[in-house]
Amino acid sequence: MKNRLSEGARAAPAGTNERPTLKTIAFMTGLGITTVSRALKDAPDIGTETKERVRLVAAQIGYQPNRAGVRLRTGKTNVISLILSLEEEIMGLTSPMVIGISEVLATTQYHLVVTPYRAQGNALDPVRYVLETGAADGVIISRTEPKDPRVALMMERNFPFATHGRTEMGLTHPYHDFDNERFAYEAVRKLVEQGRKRLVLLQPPPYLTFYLHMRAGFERGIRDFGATAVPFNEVNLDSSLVDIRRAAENLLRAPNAPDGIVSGSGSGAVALVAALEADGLKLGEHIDLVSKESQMLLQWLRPEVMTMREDIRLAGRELAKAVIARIEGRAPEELQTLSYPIPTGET
Amino acid sequence: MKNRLSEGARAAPAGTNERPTLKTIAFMTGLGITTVSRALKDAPDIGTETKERVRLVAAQIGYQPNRAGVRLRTGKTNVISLILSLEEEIMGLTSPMVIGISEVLATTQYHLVVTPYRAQGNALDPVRYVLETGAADGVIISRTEPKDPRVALMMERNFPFATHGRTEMGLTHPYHDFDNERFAYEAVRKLVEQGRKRLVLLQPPPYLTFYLHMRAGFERGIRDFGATAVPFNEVNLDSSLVDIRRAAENLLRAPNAPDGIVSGSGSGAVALVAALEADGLKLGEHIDLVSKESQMLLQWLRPEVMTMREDIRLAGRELAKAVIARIEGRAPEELQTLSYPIPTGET
DNA sequence: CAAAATCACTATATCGTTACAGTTTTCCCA
DNA sequence: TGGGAAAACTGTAACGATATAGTGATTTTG
Repeated sequence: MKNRLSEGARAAPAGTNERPTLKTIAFMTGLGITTVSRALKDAPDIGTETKERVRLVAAQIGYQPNRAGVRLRTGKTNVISLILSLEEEIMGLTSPMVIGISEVLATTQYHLVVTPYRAQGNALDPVRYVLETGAADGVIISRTEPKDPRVALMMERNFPFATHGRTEMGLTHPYHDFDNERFAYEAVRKLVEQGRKRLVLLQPPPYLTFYLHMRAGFERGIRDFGATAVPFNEVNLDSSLVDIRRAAENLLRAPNAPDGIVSGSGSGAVALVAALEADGLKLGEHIDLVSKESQMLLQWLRPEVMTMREDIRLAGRELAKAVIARIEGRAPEELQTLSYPIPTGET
Repeated sequence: MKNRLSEGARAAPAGTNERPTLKTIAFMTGLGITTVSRALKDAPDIGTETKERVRLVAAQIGYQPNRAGVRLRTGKTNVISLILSLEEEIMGLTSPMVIGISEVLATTQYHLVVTPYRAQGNALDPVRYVLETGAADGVIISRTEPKDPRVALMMERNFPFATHGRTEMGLTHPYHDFDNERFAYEAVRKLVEQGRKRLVLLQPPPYLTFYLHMRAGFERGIRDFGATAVPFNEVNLDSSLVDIRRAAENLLRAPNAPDGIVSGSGSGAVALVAALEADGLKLGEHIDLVSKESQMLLQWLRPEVMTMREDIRLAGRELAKAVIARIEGRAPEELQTLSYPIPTGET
């Protein structure tokens, strides 16, 4: 009944196997473009039967909305921007993070755009870029600082984002974080259980939030389990492995050298092992080491190193879910998650 | 002189600190939108002085073309799509690859979109997606097969792309590859120099092109240096480290066990080391191992392992340059590069 | 039974950009 | 001096989608 091809025949779309648009569907169903658009959006003012018909045809010809069209008209980009620091590459965190995010985005319309920045000082640039050009609907950042200007900026603009790592600005925003406090605390416990007393921490660079957490867990462990903290500030997790090794060799040769080490990363631990063995020390005998570990490397090549795992891929998944939820308007306080050290051996 | 604000005053753009568009510049200069557009494109029919003026204003207000507008009108997305397999994450190749690509794209207008696919069988899906939706101007793929359907498809459609790894289809396309033939050949040389005679290769999965190269180099080395190849087909570089270790333990306990191993990846080598030590063998004494190595892990924890480096970040840079050149119309035969094993110790 | 409300659908304008087809103005040359 | 061409600029339409403001039937309601 309703299928009158009424006033002024609609133009047939040009090429036969061009990419279908709303116009194509409109032509095929005899409806107006607007109707098709609204039908696909399940708008309340379109008849049930019509919606059915439109959906059928759309599925049949494999219609997919033109992203540029939508973006131009509505401003919605369907893009999540992952902003990363080149330092992360050194730690090898990028791969599993990207994979984790992708796993979640694959079930949505979102694409993942990766934007790295060079030096520490430029961390704000990519965020500004996204804000100014509207390049994405949401942003994921990592390596947060206690007072993070990127977080301040995006909060001020009310722009959806999620952070890998927490902040300390009294602002409530979505985050996912690994419990580095717990990690360091448990690490100290293990060392003391081995009879170690003079402990050092190979820690994050001091301007990052998780420095505070890891440091706090370490200090708390020192107090609770009755050990002594030996300072080790010449290098940190961002230093090159060569520098870490050199600094550790010096430390271990100094008077009052430590007999237990906590390493905040697996690759850092490798440098530490190289250093202590160069100094003729034996793991498990003269000294003990607890480390984060991502693969099975340490576990197999130096089983004496005690390890705990941090699941970065999970972090990627959580962060992706959080930004999307934020874009959809969920409250930030519901989008904060923590993950915990995984005892080596478990999945 | 030319600055007449002539017939029918042009509408002033709305909000004061909205994002500037061509319209904004047109209003500020008193020119038409078309003129501004063409001026910024350095078109020949615009006066030199006018171009200057437009460029100045554009720079002043920080004009950046709206990507959605350009994309809708011209079809140019200014996007490069990196398509990766989840297997790559296991090898940890993603990070440096992404960084390398980004380094190059940062100097251009291109954005990097990362699209992973799940299982081996779905490798074509993301390529089809890009082709069908026009989601990118160019594509980078890796893990090529000798007859690679993705390459065939993109060649047929004349779509710009570059591959990490070569193919063997008689089609000329841009690629970057590591010389795995040379790597394996040199590895065999080193082992024979240590007096090793019965050699195995921990090789790539057989359906990938670089299996052929690595295998060929290995066999050639065996012939040239007079050694024997011991088969080892139960596992390959895509196998889990646990499986590799188990298979290697069995191999080493069998009669006629090898006394030299070539490993196509650093993490594979870790599993091999774990296996041979579990069997009570000593590196450099009962057996020798040559491996690719990306970090300093093996070098420091098992200096007895001989290593060569593959620069994945460089690969990323080369691939990015190649796709872009291809998009700009350069001939594919000019866009094929190889990189060579880097002796450990050099940068 | 006329006025109001509801239902199902549609035309138009617009987002920012560029291809194309003009329009003026100036200048040159026969 | 007039015709033609070159130089410099501009209006319109279109890319594909959607927000807004309709239109014309049909149904409800007082």
